[in-house]
Parts: sequence; C-alpha cells; structure tokens
Amino acid sequence: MLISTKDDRTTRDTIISCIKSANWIQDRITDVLKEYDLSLQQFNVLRILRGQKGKPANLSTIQKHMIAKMSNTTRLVDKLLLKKLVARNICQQNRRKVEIFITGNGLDLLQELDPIICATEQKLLSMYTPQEIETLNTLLNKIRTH
Amino acid sequence: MLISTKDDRTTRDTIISCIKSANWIQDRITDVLKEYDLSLQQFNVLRILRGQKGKPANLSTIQKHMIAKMSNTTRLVDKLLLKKLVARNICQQNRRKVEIFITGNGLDLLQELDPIICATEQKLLSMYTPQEIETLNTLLNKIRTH
DNA sequence: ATTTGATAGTTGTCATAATACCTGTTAAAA
DNA sequence: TTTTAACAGGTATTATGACAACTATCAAAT
Repeated sequence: MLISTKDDRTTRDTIISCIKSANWIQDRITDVLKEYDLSLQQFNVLRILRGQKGKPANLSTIQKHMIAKMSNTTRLVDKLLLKKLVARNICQQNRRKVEIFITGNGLDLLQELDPIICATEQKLLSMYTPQEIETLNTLLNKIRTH
Repeated sequence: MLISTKDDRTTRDTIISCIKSANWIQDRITDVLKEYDLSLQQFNVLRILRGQKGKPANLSTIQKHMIAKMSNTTRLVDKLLLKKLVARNICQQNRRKVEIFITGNGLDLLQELDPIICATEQKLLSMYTPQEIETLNTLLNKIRTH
C-alpha cells in the first residue's frame, strides 16, 4: 500500500510552487523584453557578455553562465549577430574557439533596458520584506549547492 | 547615473536563484521520466487525469491545472493517445467538449512511477529541515498570490 | 427560423529547444 | 611523423512552444 505522508505532499507542493513562481517571473520579464524584440535567453547572453568587461567570451563561457542550459547557443548568438548586438570572430591562438563580444549597439540596448528590467524585478518581489527576500534567496541557493 | 543598490542585487539574485532551482528540479525529474519515455508535461497531464478520480476532464480543465500554461494541449494529449495512456471522446451533452480519461495502462504507469518520483522529490529537497520547507513554500506562494 | 456571440477545441505556421551526430583543431602517445 | 583522443563548435532532425486563424457547437436575441 502506498502511503502519502504530509511531508510528501509539502515537498511536492513546494516543488510545484518553485516551478510556478519561476515560470511566472520569466513570463513577466519576457513580456517586457518583447517590446524590444529580445528573448529572455538573448537578453541573458547580452548581460553575460557585458559582464566580461571587454574580454571576449567563447561559447562554453556563455553556456557556463546561462541560467538555463541550452544546447544550441550557436544559433542564439547567430540571432544576436543578425541584430548587430554582438560580434564574433575565430580565436587566433586556438582556432577551435570563437571569440564573442558585445557591440556598442548591444551595450546601448542594455543601458536602455537596465532601469526597466530593474523596476520589473523590484515589482515582482515587492510583496516581500527585505528580510524575506534574504531568507528566500538563502533557502533557494541551498537546493543546488547541496 | 545608474546606481545599483544592495536591494537591487539581492532581488536579482533571488530571481535568478528561483529560476535556476526550478530548472534544476525539472531537469532531475525529466531525467527520471526519460527512462519511461514520458515528458514532464505528459506526466503532469496523466497525474491531473488521475486526480479526476474517474470523472472525465476536458481540455480547459487540464490546462487550468497545468504547471506551465501551454497552447497546444491538444497535441500533448495526442501523444498520450498514441501511447494508449489516455482515451478521448466527444461529450454527448455538449458536443463542443471532449472528454479525456486516463486508461488502465496510464494508471499502471503512474503507479509504477509514484514511488520513484516521490523518492526523487524527497531527495531533491533533502537538504532542508521540515521547517525550512514550510517557510520556502509559504514564501514562494506569496509571489503569485500578490 | 436565422443571425449573432460566446465557447471548446483544432490546425497551420513559425520560433525555439533537445538530442545526437558531424567537422575541424589541437595536443599528446605510439 | 602518424595516429589517437579530447575538445570546441556546428548541423540536422525532431519535439515543443507561442500565436493566430479556423471549425464546430451551443445559446440567446431577433
């Protein structure tokens, strides 16, 4: 006989809650980015590249920093290239690698988006006290660093 | 000038943490389901149908209960139909509606999966005390019910 | 009886993602 | 050297997702 304990149910509820909340947050940010014709993933890659502070990044560096691991980062970068938000060239030291930079256009776009995204993020978590955000952050981090 | 406060950073970190944790959880459960040739979405639909306890569900009922809203639930059900895990027929009272049931096959599969998924879920949150799980659950729920 | 609007689901199209396999490049072993 | 293995990306295929247009049905108003 299968017994479903209170713990089982609370565990499942918490997992579902986490997934739903993450989806909801991503949907809201996606809504904002849509007006700028950027997908959430594209936006994240741009921010990763800006974080390199001038240093070029190769594909595996980008993937390491991405929130959601994805297989075809190549094509994601292709899209950003078409929009001239990033540039790409083959690394001369190691011709297997490619070097990817954010362009001036890309930096300008991010600068325009910064306050908007920041405000969206604040609004998304506006129901929490600073203390609650800290607690939530600490608890969430425990999941993957176990 | 753009000033990034401590609050801004904590908010962003928490959001990223939530998304990463949700992705991680889903990836682990997807890994388990892969051995049974089920996607996470298909599995969720099966559980929703079992939750109906014999009553048929129509498409909008399924969508209402789904963790991630998706547009083409029709095609998701098609896949389950092919595997004979669900059955579908037109509702006679209101011929616009379809009635979707879980089959014996579907129930058997879920029963086989129940303890495995439950153990996976327990393991995923095994680093928390029961108190912490409660806190996490409560905090996460606040995001969407604001 | 006919039209209108709302409801329930389906289909077509295109963008994105997952998976597995392929190609070119490098480095190290034989 | 030649071969081999490991590495960094690219490509092809298939699955999944978003969005809009479409079909069928029902119910209510004319």
